[in-house]
Amino acid sequence: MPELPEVEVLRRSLEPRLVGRRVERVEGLAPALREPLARRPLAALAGRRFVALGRRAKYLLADLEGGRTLVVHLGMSGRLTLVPGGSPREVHEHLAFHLDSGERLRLRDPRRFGLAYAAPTAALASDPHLAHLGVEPLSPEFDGARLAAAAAGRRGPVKSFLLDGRAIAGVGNIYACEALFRAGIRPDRSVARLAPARWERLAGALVEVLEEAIRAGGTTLNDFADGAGREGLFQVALSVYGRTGEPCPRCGRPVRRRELAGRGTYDCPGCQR
DNA sequence: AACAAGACCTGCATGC
DNA sequence: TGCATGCAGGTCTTGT
Repeated sequence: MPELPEVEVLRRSLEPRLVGRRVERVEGLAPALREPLARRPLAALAGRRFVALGRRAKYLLADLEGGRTLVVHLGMSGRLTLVPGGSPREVHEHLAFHLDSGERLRLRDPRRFGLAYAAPTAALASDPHLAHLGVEPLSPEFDGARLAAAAAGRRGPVKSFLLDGRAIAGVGNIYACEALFRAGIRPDRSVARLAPARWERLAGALVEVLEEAIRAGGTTLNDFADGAGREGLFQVALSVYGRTGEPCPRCGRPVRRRELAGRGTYDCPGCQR
């Protein structure tokens, strides 16, 4: 479900409502997400206030007093929402933080590919999930030269490269397809055969599509919602993702779906070279 | 080292 | 209507 824009939309929606609130009680309601909750010291967050809400790639990073950070990943189907305290428990509600405002921050994740754990804030740089992530595409140092450098020595299709978080952080299947369409690059083109100018175009297309998606509140295909439960609108603006057979918005030829490295891959055979 | 493929889960759309 | 099949936004591990 959620890629970088969705997690950023979630972060922005939760930040003003969460920062300053104190956790009164942590309730683990399921045996496991991707990793067992019981192994993770989430209960140690009780009594602490949220002091900041950040993001790295698709990870939401909630800093609390006392140098602890709550790390949340939504996997494919996760939804993190702030609801009134008396709201009935949902099916697949795996984790709940009861706050001093009387509200409850709850994590629901039917497929349980998500992740939630607490870690020392000072140790995040060496956290196994975060340490090897690549450049943030919305950071000032991101550009085509940076992309080309990260691809040096690699072979493989450019789309697989975009999906590899160790090279670029936060890009998933939807935005990889959309950025390649905007840049006019075939998803299966080898990274070894992309000229510098095309890397620049790709970097520009990535920034453009990620920023537009954030402004639209993210893409909601099935599950995504922000911290208040609001769904995104960017799905109507997708050019190729999920649009098999529909006309390419640029040239009118039908959008094609293929499988690349096991992932559904959409492109326009006319516009992308 | 880098890549492909399988595994982890549930829910939903589709087709018979 | 019911059942089987295939597909899904993401990592992580294993094998080549």
